[in-house]
Amino acid sequence: MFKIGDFSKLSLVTVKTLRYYDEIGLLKPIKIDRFTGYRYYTAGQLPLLQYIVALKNLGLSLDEISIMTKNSLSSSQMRDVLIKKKVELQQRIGGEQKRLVQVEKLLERIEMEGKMPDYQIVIKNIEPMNIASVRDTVPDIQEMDRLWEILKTVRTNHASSITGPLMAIYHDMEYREKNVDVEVAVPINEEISLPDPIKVRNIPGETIASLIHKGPYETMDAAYQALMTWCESNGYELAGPDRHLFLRTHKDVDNPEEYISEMQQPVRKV
Amino acid sequence: MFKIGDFSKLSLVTVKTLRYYDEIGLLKPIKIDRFTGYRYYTAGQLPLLQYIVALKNLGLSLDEISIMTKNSLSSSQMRDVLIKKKVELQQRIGGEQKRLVQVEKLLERIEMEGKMPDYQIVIKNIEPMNIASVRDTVPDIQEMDRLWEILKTVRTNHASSITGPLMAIYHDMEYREKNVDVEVAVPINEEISLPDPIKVRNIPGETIASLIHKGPYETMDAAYQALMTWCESNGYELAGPDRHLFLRTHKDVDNPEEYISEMQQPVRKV
DNA sequence: TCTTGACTCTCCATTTACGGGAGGGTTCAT
DNA sequence: ATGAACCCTCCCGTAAATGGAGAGTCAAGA
Repeated sequence: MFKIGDFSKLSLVTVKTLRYYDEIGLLKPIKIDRFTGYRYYTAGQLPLLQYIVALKNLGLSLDEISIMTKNSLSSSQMRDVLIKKKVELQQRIGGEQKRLVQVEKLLERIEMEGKMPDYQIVIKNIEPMNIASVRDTVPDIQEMDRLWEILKTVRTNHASSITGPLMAIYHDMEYREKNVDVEVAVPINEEISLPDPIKVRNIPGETIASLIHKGPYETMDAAYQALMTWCESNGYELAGPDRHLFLRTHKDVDNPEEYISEMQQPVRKV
Repeated sequence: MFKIGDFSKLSLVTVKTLRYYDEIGLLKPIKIDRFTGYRYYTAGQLPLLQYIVALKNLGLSLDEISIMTKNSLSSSQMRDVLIKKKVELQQRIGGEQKRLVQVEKLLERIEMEGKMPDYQIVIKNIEPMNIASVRDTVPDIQEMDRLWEILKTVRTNHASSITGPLMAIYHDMEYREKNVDVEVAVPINEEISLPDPIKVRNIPGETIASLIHKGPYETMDAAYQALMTWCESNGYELAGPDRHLFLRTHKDVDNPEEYISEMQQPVRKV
C-alpha cells in the first residue's frame, strides 16, 4: 500500500490529479483511512492508471475514459467510442487546417498591402424571413429612389411589423451599370396585405458571406471585388443574388463617410 | 441606436455573448442608460464586431483579439500575433494528427485481436536519480537472487534512504537467455557509503516508454515484444538499456498472477 | 391609463481537468 | 518531544461562453 505521494511518484501522475480522479470516481484509492482521510493505493492499480493515461493521450475526455474503464464494456462498445473519437479528431484537424490556411492568407495580405485589410468577411447563416418588396428593372441606379418611395407606405402604415433594415436585392447575375434588375425590400414579421406593386414573399434561410462596409456607396465596388475573390479562394460558389443591407444611411447621419452597409452574398460550399 | 436584441439580430451574435464582450471590455455599447442599465449599440459598431468574429474564426482567443483591436497596434505587431497563432495552429494540428494515428492503430488492433489490448504503452519523462547497484554477468537468470542478496544490506541498514522500488537493468543490447549482463539496483536519495561490490551511481533523466505488466515474469516476453513493436511503429528508437521495476513481488503477494512489474525502455524520437 | 407580453437587467451556477494556496492534521525518524 | 515532510479539505481561478432565476422596463393594444 502506497500513500498518495508514493503512488504519484511511481505513476508520474500528480497528487492533485489523483485526488481529482478519486473525486470523479475514475480511480478510487483501494482504501481511505476513516479517521485521517489518507488515501492508500496499491501497485495493482497501476495498470488501470496506465490505461487511463494512455487513453488520455489519445485525446479522450475523462468522461469517455470513465466509460471505457467500466469493465462490463464489450469490445464493440469500445470500438464505437474510439470511432466516435476518430471522427471527432478528423473534423477538428480539418477545422484547424482551414484556420491555418486563413491565417496564412491574412499574413500574405498584410505583407502585400502593408496593413490590416479593411474588409473582414464572415460566413453567417441567415434565418428565413418574410419581406415586402418591389422589383423592377431601373435604367439607372438613381432611379431606385422611386422604388423606395413605393415602399414608404409600409414604413408608415405598418411600422410595427418591420423586423429589420431596408435592403436591396440585385437579381442580375453579373454586375451592370444600366438597366439594373433590383428588388427593394423590407423584412416584416407577418402576412400583411399591401397595395400593388408591393409583393410579400418569403426568403428561405441561407448561408451567406457577409462584408460590412463603411462609407459612401460609390466605394463599395472594391468591397464587392474583395467578397468575390474571397469566395473563390475559400472554396465557396455563388448561390443566388446578392443583397445590400442599409444599416446606416442619410436618414441617420449626414456624412456619407459614416454610412454603414452590409453586403450579403449567398454561397454554397464546393 | 439599437437595443441589444436588435443589435444581436443584425450581427447574428447572441445577446449573452454581447454582454460578455461588454464585461471583458472587448466591445462596449456606445451608451448605457444610467437608470435602467440598458445597453445601446449603433450600426457603426458592426465593423468592429465583424472584425472580432472574423478573428475568432481564425482561432484567436478573445485575449488576442483584444490586443488586435487596440487601434494603436502597428501592422507588424499584428503580424507577430498572427505568426504566433500560425505556429500554434501547426503544432496543434501535428499533435491531433498523431493522436488520430494512435486511435486508428488501436482500432486496428481491436479488429485483429477481437478485444482491447492488454498492454498500454505510455511515454514518460523520468527524473534523474541516484541508485545503489550491483552489476554482474550471471550465467542464468535465477542467479540474480545472489545479487539481490548483496543489496539486502542496503535495505536493512539504510531503509530510510530508499526512494523507490527495486529494479533490474539489462545491459545486453539484445535479448539473451544465458550470461545476462544485469544490474540490480535500488534508488536512494543521498550519497551513502556501501561495501563492495555495491556501487552508488547517478542515472540521468530520460524519456522512456513504459509498460505495466501484471502476472508472473515468464509471461513478460510478449509484453517486451509489444513494447519493441510499439516503439518502432511510433517513431521512437531505443536509447539505452531497459529496466525492470518490481512493483509487487513475492514479498507482497503469494500468487504470481498478482505480480506487478513495469518495463521502462529509454527511447528517443527519430 | 392600464395591461400584457416581449425585452432587458444583474447575479449565480455550470462546463474541463486540473493547479495554487490557505489552514490545519498526521507520520516518522531523530 | 520535535521538526520536516506529508496529507487532508476547502476555495479560487482558468476560457468562453450558456442557462436560468428573479426583478425591472418598454411599447402596443384596449
